[in-house]
Order: sequence, then structure tokens, then C-alpha cells
Amino acid sequence: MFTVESGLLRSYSIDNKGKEHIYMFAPENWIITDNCEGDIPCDLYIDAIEDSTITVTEKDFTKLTSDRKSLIKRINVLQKRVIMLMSSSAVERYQHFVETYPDIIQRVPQRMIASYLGITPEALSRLRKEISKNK
Amino acid sequence: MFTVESGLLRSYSIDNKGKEHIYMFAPENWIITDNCEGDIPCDLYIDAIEDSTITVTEKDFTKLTSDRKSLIKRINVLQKRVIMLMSSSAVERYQHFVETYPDIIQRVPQRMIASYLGITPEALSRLRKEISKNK
DNA sequence: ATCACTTCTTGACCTAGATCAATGCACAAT
DNA sequence: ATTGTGCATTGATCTAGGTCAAGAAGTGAT
Repeated sequence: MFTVESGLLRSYSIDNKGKEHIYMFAPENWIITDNCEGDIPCDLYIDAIEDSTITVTEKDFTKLTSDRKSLIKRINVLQKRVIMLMSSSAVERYQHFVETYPDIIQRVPQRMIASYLGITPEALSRLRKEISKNK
Repeated sequence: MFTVESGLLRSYSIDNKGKEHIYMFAPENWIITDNCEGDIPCDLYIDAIEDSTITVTEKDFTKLTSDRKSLIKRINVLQKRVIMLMSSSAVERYQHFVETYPDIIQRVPQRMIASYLGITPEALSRLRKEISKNK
């Protein structure tokens, strides 16, 4: 976990085509971290855009209150979502959604899943058809 | 702040064309909230997709530690980012970025801003040209 | 001054997904 | 049984932004 005293850092991911996607900028007084918990790979790189002075803090998950843990978990979900929205196609986002929330998919109408994925119901319908065809 | 005991909730925003964008689903044992702090409008609606039982907790920002406040602030930034990625055009995202981080725009190369916005450097170049023309 | 390197711009073309309009299909109410 | 009403599907067309390739313009090293 880095606290930026001066300068400017960035965190970014690299997608499967080697393309960078900047996740966030961290100027003076910002905190930047990869938000990774233990096992899960975070796919987030951090480097400096300007000469910077930073202080490094060890994040100690064992010491976190359950309340803070749940906030961090939420940040991780959102982080994944931002990265997916920037770097994945509708098909990839749908497949990721199915894997991550297999139960929810049974319980909500398709137009809502489309809305969550950021596409139209029409696009979702076609994309599902395509997937089942290639199965 | 709602804790879902059973059932399924969703939170969503409505864009300027009246279109809904689901921000997240909340099944059993999830916590869902609008993450709004006092003054800022959050543009996030919550309702139930299935019959649900929930417990309501007042979030009391005055009692939050500064550490938790900074986590919540980060969530709000991410939330805005997800909603923008789903519902706004590249031009709108760029303009929002300029307004929100006027200083950063001077300090990083354009291709990085493009990368942050989720578009290519070429698209950003054209979009800036277009904006300056219509100014 | 020149070469190498990188960023930004511009042009031509292409593709994923949006939009609009029509149809089919389930389920509920009478 | 029939009439609605909302959801999913399909087709035709359109468009924002991507891709690829070629300049232009700035910067640093020799």
C-alpha cells in the first residue's frame, strides 16, 4: 500500500492482447494499492509517471475488522468490474458473469443481466445464441 | 444500508436517456447501499427483484473512522466510474474526467488518459479535436 | 546537425454492438 | 377461449469507436 507524498503514480492492468488499461491515477495525498487478498491474483501493476516520493505501508489483512474486510471485498468486485468493462467484449463479460454468479442468472430476467453487463437485451440474446451454437 | 436476509435486490442508475443500468445485484447475505454521502446525489436506486426480507441499518458517517471513510470514498469513485463506463459516451467520459481531475490532465500523456477512459489514443485525439471545434 | 525514439494526429476501412421495427411466446385476467 | 401485456428473439440498418498504416512534430543522445 503506497501513500503518495509528491508526484504521480498509476495502477493498470494488462489484458490478454497485451493492452494496458489504466485503473486509476494517484497524485499527491492519494493512497494506491493493488487490493489483492492473499491467493487471488489481482492483475494490477503500479508504477510512477512522475518522480515521486511515497511511503510504503504493509497492509495486514489479519488485523482488519470484518467491517473493513467487507468494504475491501466490495472494492475488489468493483475493480474487477471496471477492468472488465474496459478490456473485455460483451461475450467475455457474460461468461465471467455466468461463472461468478451462476445462481443469479437463473433468478433475474435477461434484460436485467444485459443491463448489468452494459449491453442491450437484443445484444445479449444474440450473444447467447452464438455461444450455444459454438458449444 | 440494507442487509439481505433472503431474496434478491438490485441497485441501478438511470441515465439521461431514461435507460436503466444495473450497478449490482444483492442476493442472500449481501449488503447493499447507495454509498451516498450527505450532499452528493448518488443517482442510485434500489429495489427488490424477488420477495425479500432485509434488515435496515442506519449508516452513521459521523461515527466512521477516517480509514473507513477513505475506503468508502474510493468505492464512490469506482461506482461513478462503473456507471460512466456503462452509460456515457467517450466524449462524456472525457469531459467528466477533465472536470474532476483538471490538474492530472496536464501531467500525463494523452495515451494514458485514453487508457483510463477505456478508448484508444486515436479516438481521444479525434474527440478532443471535435470538442475544440464546437467550443 | 542528424539520427533514433516517442507521441500525437490524420485518413481509410472495419466491426461490435446499438437502434428500430416486427414477430413469437408465455402467462395472467376476464 | 380470447385478449392483453411484457419478455425474448430476429432481421435490417446505423454508428461509435477500433484497427492499421502513414505522416508530423517534439525531444534527447551522439
